[in-house]
Amino acid sequence: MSVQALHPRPWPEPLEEGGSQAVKAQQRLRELILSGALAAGSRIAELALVDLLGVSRTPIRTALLRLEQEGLIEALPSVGYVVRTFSERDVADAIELRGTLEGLAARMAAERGVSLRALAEARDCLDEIDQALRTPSLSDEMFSDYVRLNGQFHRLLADMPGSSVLAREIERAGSLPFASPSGFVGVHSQNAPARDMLVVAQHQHRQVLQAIEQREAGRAEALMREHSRLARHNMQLALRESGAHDLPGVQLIRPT
Amino acid sequence: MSVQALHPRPWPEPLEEGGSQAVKAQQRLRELILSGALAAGSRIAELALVDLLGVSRTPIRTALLRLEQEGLIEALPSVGYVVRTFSERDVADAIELRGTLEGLAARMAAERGVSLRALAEARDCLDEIDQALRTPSLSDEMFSDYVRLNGQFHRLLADMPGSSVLAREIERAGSLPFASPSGFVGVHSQNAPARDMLVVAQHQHRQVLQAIEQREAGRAEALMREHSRLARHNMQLALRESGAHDLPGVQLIRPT
DNA sequence: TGGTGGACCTTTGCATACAATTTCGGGTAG
DNA sequence: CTACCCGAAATTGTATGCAAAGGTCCACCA
Repeated sequence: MSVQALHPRPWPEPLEEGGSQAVKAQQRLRELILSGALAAGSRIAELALVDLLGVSRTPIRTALLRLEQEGLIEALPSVGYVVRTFSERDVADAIELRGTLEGLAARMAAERGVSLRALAEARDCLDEIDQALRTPSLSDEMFSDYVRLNGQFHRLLADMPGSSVLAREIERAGSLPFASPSGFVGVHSQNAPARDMLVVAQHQHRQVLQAIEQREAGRAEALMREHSRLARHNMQLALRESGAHDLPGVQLIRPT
Repeated sequence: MSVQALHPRPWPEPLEEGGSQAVKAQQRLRELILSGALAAGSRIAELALVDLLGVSRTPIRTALLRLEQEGLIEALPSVGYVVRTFSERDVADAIELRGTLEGLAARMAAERGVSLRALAEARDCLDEIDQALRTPSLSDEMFSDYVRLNGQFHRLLADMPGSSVLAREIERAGSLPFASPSGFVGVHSQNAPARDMLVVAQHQHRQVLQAIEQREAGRAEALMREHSRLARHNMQLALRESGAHDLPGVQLIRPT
């Protein structure tokens, strides 16, 4: 049940001018960290953010607490926060963690069965991905469409078992930018192999959905785990390329 | 038996006097929720907590944000918080989630190898559990010792892969009281089967550690998953018993 | 010259006043 | 009698003042 459903009053300003100050501060701070404006490992002082964001310390404290939960910053008691840094293995572990959780979700979905409606929705999503991939040119729109639809498919999958506990944790596991389902997609978008990678990923999507439909729980789990290895492979490729420095969040990965 | 004494507390030093006001508020609030003083599903007003806890709204807000992250309460934007409720399947899912993550940790530990020091520490911990189980009487101390040592072993296991990302998530997965490694241990402590359950669990502990030592990754993972089924079984037994109503947190589980 | 002590100053933790929003009750019109 | 609407009270969101803790830097002493 959504919150909107509880409060039938239509929103005066639906999407214009984002939510509370705390949420805006959180989003803006995330951007600052991911863009590298706040260097990895550097301390974050609340007063500096007051000047930087133009809001008072209270919503900033809220935003910092939420970003700590997200894993982007680390709290040092009675000292403050520092921008967290990640080793390459941390990133690999985060991806494997997400893959494991998504594997669990796929297995549970297969074991418990999924409504025809949910299956149809997932199939439609995959059809849209196919359509995007049929685009002859390797345009930026294709990649951004893929990222959006891929994220949607993974979300649909996470919801299939009908477990709010699991869905919540999967959401959390993918909150770190480089651990998200499409973390390193389109990094080397100018060459054909990038598209081929997406073709392979889409094949895995199809197989997972088929496995869930046919109640092949073990297969569904194994496929989702393997699916995450693609993200890991992309990550390793991206970190060895020179053109990846503009990817959000890469500067949080400390050189090994 | 004092059930309160059995429940492991997530923060490091429960009896230490000095924490910040925010931490103290968080502790006290958690106790209030787990003891049922704050009914499941009821709204939580900050001002009421000011009167109840004797601290101002600022540390209370911090505590509420942290408890939301912990999963004990749910935030409704610009409305407040409500005490979360869980279905019996939610609890089962939470346990399976923890088992899956611990399985991942065990597999990674086996794959990557573990230092002799860490292995020795884990073995010592298991020896202590054996010693506790050798106690002839089914005393409260035995159970509380078991809970403490069991928690320690699970923590040691979670740290074995040397992955802060994974350790963090496992910690989080066990933060809900009924999802913790010893969530429903000692519920029916007056009968011998309760001790037998611990004997079985301890056997699984030994096997997992052996599998990790011998680098049998798949076996280690499967064993830890199976190990969590014991917790699930205990949970189902506990919920069907009449004497479990004083277990912290059970009233958060809504009858199905 | 190097080490140590202390004062200053920055920064977080806490409390509280104020603003904005939601909820709930009563009153009125259909 | 019901449904809707409006206003007051309650509650959350935000800003800011004050206190305490930690770090830094300089001066002073050995």
